[in-house]
Amino acid sequence: MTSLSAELSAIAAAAFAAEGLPPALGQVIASDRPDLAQFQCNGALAAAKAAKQNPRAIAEKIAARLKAEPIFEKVEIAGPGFINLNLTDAALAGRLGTMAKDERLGAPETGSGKTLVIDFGGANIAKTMHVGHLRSSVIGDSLQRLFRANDWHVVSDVHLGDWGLQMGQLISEIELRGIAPIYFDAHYTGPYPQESPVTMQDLEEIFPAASAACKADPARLEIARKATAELQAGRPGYRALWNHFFETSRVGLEREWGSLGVHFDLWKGEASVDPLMAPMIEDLKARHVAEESEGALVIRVAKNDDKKDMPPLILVKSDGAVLYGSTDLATIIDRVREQNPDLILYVVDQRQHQHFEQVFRAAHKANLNGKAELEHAGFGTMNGTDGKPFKTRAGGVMKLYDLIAMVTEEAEKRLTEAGLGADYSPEERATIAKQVGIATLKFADLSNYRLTDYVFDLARFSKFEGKTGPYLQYAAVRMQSILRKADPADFHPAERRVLTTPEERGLILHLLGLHDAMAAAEARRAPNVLCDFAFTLAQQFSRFYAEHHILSETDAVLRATRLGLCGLTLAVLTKVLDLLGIEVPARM
RNA sequence: GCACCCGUAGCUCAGCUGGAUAGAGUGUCGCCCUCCGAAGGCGAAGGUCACAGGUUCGAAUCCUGUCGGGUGCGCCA
Repeated sequence: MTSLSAELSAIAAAAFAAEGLPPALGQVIASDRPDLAQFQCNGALAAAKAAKQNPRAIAEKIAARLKAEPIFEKVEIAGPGFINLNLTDAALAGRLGTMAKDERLGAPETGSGKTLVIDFGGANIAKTMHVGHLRSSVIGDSLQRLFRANDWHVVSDVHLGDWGLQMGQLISEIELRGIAPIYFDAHYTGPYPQESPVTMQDLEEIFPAASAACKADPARLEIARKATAELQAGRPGYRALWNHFFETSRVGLEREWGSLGVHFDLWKGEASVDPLMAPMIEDLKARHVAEESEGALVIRVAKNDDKKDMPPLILVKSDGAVLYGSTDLATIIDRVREQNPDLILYVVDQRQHQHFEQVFRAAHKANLNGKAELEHAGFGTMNGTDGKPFKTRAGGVMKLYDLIAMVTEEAEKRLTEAGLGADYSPEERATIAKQVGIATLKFADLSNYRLTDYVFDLARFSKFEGKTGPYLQYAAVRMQSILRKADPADFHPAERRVLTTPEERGLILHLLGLHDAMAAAEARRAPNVLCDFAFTLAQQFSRFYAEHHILSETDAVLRATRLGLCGLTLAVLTKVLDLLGIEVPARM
């Protein structure tokens, strides 16, 4: 199914071609001035520039051809040479009917036959998820939903941080505290206990302590480094301990992401490519891609035309341990082997941009990436109201769990204030509060452009009015309510009327833009495009809703047609909210 | 020091492959519930798009410089 803008562009392209001009100039877009027109084509201006002619003269010729097309109700030239276009209401109704019949609602098929591996989540073993993990989780999840909707075959991977120095810090701390001596007895050969010697609560306390100790004391750091190298070299007791860390953490992480409605296809991590590491290093050495430098094994990735310093990727440290650049590289091999993707997308903090630049260059140099394009879709930092990375009043980082609890509580409070939900069961109230709270959180995050830093403001997450997640849910809930109350006979009318009021037209035009919004969001890897689309859609609907009473309309054909519009709007809004990871409650 | 990102309404943010009168939410001030859910709708006020040059018929958008903020720069992730 082609989108409306594509259909109009094709018509305009033919007109340009007929005048001997490049068809690409015929691009038609939604108008910047909705008060003047529905669509516009700026091609005459560009053509005039190239041909050094008067833009209005070219526009006149194009407009004359477009006027012959029955789809247009109005073709006008304005300003220096804009071609303004309006469609007939009947044409709009026809396109809307086609869209309503399409199961995919006219969504793009940009990914047909293509595979995407998307890497997001950003969590580490043994650490609690805090507000800093919100962005990667929420943006990454939205992108995986969007690409899937656009017909990509998508494989998401949480890619846990589970193989670096932090593991050595943890292991050595446990040894120093004497918590589970059996894992450190070099003479013991196993088997090791099934039960983990530490709980998630233990890990949450032990890791920060170990990390701080290493920061303060170089000797302590050395012990952690040694433990890391030994773990990677395969010391059985350390591996056994590592397994406990992994399993213990995984339970907590799954619960946390589960409450956000975020799911991963793969729960791999840095450690999972350990078996690939030695062969990869041998291969890179043999092919002279990697070389010795200052006691380490590195891949040089600097190019002559680099404006900035591009340090080499360190594959193996002088102490024998590998770094996350090495595991990232091995992970590319694993993904190419397992999925053979067309694109690997890394949704990771923008501050790691240079790291990915190094990894990508190394992968290309070593020819490890198959047919896959490698792309870092970075995101900005979440700052506190003081402009610095967010901290709680106590100075710590707010846990994700606490944030979710807070917004849920706010939503529950709102439910009571509004005098709604008094007759709802406690279970339903809890479900609604959770859905509304999560919607607030996700929408507030996703509506900012991915790359810009933004201020984490608790007050903002307690707002349920204006451009927020709950506003969108509320609009959907009202649509559901109307559809529930409607006469079943109205769902299958014998005929439909062409809708002609400004509110109806505005809503219809916006609905027909779904395809373009999804395509643009994919192209820019930017969920905020979907947020804008959903918000404007809800606004258009609310205007329509305030102006036209649907159920009390006495003209049966008009009533049924409007009901159909309401139903399609609900379908589109629900779909876009789903792409954002936001659920619509039955009532709220 | 070098490199990258950013400076848009009181506040929080969109818009950035150049295009007509720079948008939204919030806050402030009005109006609208005998009718489908007011977590709503309508309206008003509010901007030298950091600053200075340049390219162009046309610049918030592209280029250069200045100022201000953030980030990154071989053995952490």
